[in-house]
Amino acid sequence: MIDTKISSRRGRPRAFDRDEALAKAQALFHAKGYDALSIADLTQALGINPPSFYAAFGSKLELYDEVLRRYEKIEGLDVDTAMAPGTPLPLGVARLFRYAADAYASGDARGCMVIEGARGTADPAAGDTARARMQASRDYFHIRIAGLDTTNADLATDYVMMSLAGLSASARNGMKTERLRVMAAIAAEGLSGYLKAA
Amino acid sequence: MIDTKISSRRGRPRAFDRDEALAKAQALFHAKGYDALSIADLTQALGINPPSFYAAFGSKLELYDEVLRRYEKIEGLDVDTAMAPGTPLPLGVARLFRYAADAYASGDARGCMVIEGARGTADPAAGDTARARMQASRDYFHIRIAGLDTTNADLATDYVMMSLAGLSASARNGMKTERLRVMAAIAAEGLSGYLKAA
DNA sequence: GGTGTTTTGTAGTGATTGATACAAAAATAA
DNA sequence: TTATTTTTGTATCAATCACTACAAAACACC
Repeated sequence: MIDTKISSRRGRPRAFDRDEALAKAQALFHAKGYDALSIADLTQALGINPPSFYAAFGSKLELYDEVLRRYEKIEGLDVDTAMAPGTPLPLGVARLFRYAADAYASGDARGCMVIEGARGTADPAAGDTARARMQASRDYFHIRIAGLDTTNADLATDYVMMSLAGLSASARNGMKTERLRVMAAIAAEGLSGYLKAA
Repeated sequence: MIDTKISSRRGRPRAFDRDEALAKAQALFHAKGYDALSIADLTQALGINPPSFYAAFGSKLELYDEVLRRYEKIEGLDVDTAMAPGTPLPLGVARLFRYAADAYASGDARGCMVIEGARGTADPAAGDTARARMQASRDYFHIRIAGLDTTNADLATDYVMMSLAGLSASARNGMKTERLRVMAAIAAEGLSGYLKAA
């Protein structure tokens, strides 16, 4: 019948670990961005030749999409915890911003890979891919936010997306973790105060 | 003596208007970004050939720097008005964010050209140029902010830069003007509430 | 008119981009 | 062994990038 084995049995075996390569590619895309990372850079970093690269990943754009999804899964913000059922919306937002501050300021590649990738790129298709992932994240945020406060969900989601973009930009510009946490707290205070006043 | 006439008299006259070309280039760089805008795009849009382009502007990077400075001068936020002496800092910040919301959501090219250009580019030199302009803007913001509240100037400047990046990103993602104004108000409320609590 | 200066259009530079043609190599299956 | 399948390395491909060599053209000055 249909054989959907993940690793093909016949033929010459792959000389490198695909998951390892994916992890390395993720780090490189995050650090340098889609345009600034060439296939030559990638193949050299992975220690493979172009034909092996294309056989394993299809194209630069396909690899980018796969890497973005991997990033979401591994490094995505824990919205479920931040906005667990019963949490007041301002607290949930404050928690999420705090998570973002810590995540965006950590590691070698700073900022959010999806948000930064969704901005103007030389290759329009790459920007479209990143924006699609960002929209998917936004949709999930909206669901969780609506679970805490239905009436203000649209507004709060817009504000969350904007604030995460700001936090990501500041992180990328080298802001230290402690300071970024303060920024997160101030931004969260904004929505809290605004909703109280309304 | 030394002749520093702006327009050279001798020789074949330039067949195009340099200032007009500069304005067109600014619009194009703002809309497409440094990497996505090729010399071929530029020369075609300006109706000139590459030698005329390089004779007039030196290089793509020099034109970019000139365009960024022109953008600052023409479309820069009016910090002097927003933060006129005697203005309470929260009000000054609220005014500035309101200006930013209106400016970033207007015209064909949305968002702040300097902030968007300061992010990862394929050509590192272009990013450096934009970041230098952003730092210059930041320095000026800091002076004006310190004129209103010395003790909180550093913190407020960091928050202003982060919020402007967020507003720019949301504008670029298509947020409508009215909604962006609300975002600006919420972000300003954050700093106001934070400073009151301290 | 003649000379000097600058811009013009034509055509093309070398470098880099993402992506491949091809055949040898290395595995399984019969 | 022999056949089949897949990956490998070598050596490119055409397209695009920012940029320029060169000579004719178009001006000011004498």
